[in-house]
Amino acid sequence: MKFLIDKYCSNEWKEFINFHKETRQYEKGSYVFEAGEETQGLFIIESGKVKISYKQYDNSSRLIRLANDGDILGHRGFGGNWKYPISAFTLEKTKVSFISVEVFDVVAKANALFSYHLMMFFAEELRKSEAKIKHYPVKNLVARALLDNARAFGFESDKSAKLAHTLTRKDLASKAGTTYETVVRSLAEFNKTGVIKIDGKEIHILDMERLRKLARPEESQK
Amino acid sequence: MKFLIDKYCSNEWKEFINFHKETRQYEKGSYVFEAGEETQGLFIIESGKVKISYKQYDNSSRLIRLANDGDILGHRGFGGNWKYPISAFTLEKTKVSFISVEVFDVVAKANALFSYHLMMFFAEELRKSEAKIKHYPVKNLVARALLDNARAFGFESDKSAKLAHTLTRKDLASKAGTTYETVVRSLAEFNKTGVIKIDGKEIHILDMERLRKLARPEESQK
DNA sequence: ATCGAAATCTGATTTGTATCATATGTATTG
DNA sequence: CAATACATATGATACAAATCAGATTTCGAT
Repeated sequence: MKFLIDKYCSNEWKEFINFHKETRQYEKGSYVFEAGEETQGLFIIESGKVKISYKQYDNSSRLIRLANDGDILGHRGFGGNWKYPISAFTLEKTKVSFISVEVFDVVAKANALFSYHLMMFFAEELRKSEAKIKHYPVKNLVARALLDNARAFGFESDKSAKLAHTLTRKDLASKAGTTYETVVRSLAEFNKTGVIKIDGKEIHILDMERLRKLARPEESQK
Repeated sequence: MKFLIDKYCSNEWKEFINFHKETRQYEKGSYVFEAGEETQGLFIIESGKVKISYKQYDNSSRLIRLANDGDILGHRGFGGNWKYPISAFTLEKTKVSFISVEVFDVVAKANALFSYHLMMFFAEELRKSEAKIKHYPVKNLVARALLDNARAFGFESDKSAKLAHTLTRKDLASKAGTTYETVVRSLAEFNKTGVIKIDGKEIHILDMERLRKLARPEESQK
């Protein structure tokens, strides 16, 4: 989403944004914002790792997204009653640029092309979100959670198969919408079949191809 | 979404839209568009009833929305690869106004405020969509499907408790994300407890209050 | 009216996953 | 470096819902 500003706003407006944005720091394990809070604005991650989760009716929480450098937080608080529907929680020390709703509003209303592409961005997010409705077998969902973990945070080094930041089993469960026991069992199986290697709490992804297949049940039809 | 055009486009642009829109008719039981087709544009329902469903990996389909007079179809095809991710199928003879992507595009890019509010509209849809992630007990989901049925299509008359158009058990199942056997069983229970009355294939909603409670598990916590 | 197909209903069985129980390993803190 | 809190692991059990199987009703077509 940041690229939309770069691409579709004039230089004057970019300066306007730069002038009004402010930098904030968060320690590991703190909230950037919490579900229910009034929407203050957008956060662009300069550096760090954040998990975004949804508080459910029974107070359990569901992890819906992982974000790191360059990603945007808070846009889901736009519209409606202008409250964040989700919480953003830092997994590491994190630095963000903050753009207030007011600033954003002025920019969006003044830049038709920007608004237009922003609209397309949300339309696309909506499509993606809708694609998640189906209840897949949990094993597939766990595989997908692992993949998302890898995609969002990458590996320790280019050559390494070890995740740069391994989510806890609990977080993986929250992402997959299941219990941590089930995650542990699924991981144990992936481990046994050589798809991953469990190394204490850390996880190495040995066979990305097979993991991808596990995450896409269309292809794993018997 | 139609109201956004009315509200945020100038009169000249409204005329532009009216000039370029075209009217189409569909018989009961036909597709307005099918998942995978290239996005042609938007459809505004003038009269009729439509179900919108998502084709799943296993070729089963999941009903995500019901639409009738005044509702908009096809906006989910915007962005990304410009294909409709979903299918729209008429439950009755239906008349629509069609606005092509090209026309829409010109209008959106020329009307900053329109784009802006459209963006907000999508942002809101995204929020709503995300709220659906949780796996509720199916009985709750069936109740919700019934409610949606009532909300979308209303009752036969103001005084009547009989739904103007009762979805088939299969469609209710598709909406609730379960099997039709389970829907039948849930309905049988609602029938026995006096929440609804089953009248052949038709359904009467006798106790709206209790049905609402059944649909909101937050409140039915034991 | 009669036929046949499709939709609805009900019961029996299976299955995947949550839940419960408990153990081991691994960080954190005084 | 204990002490203890927390994450991970694994087995046993319970349960909700899918699947399978078959009966009955509804409704359009002839």
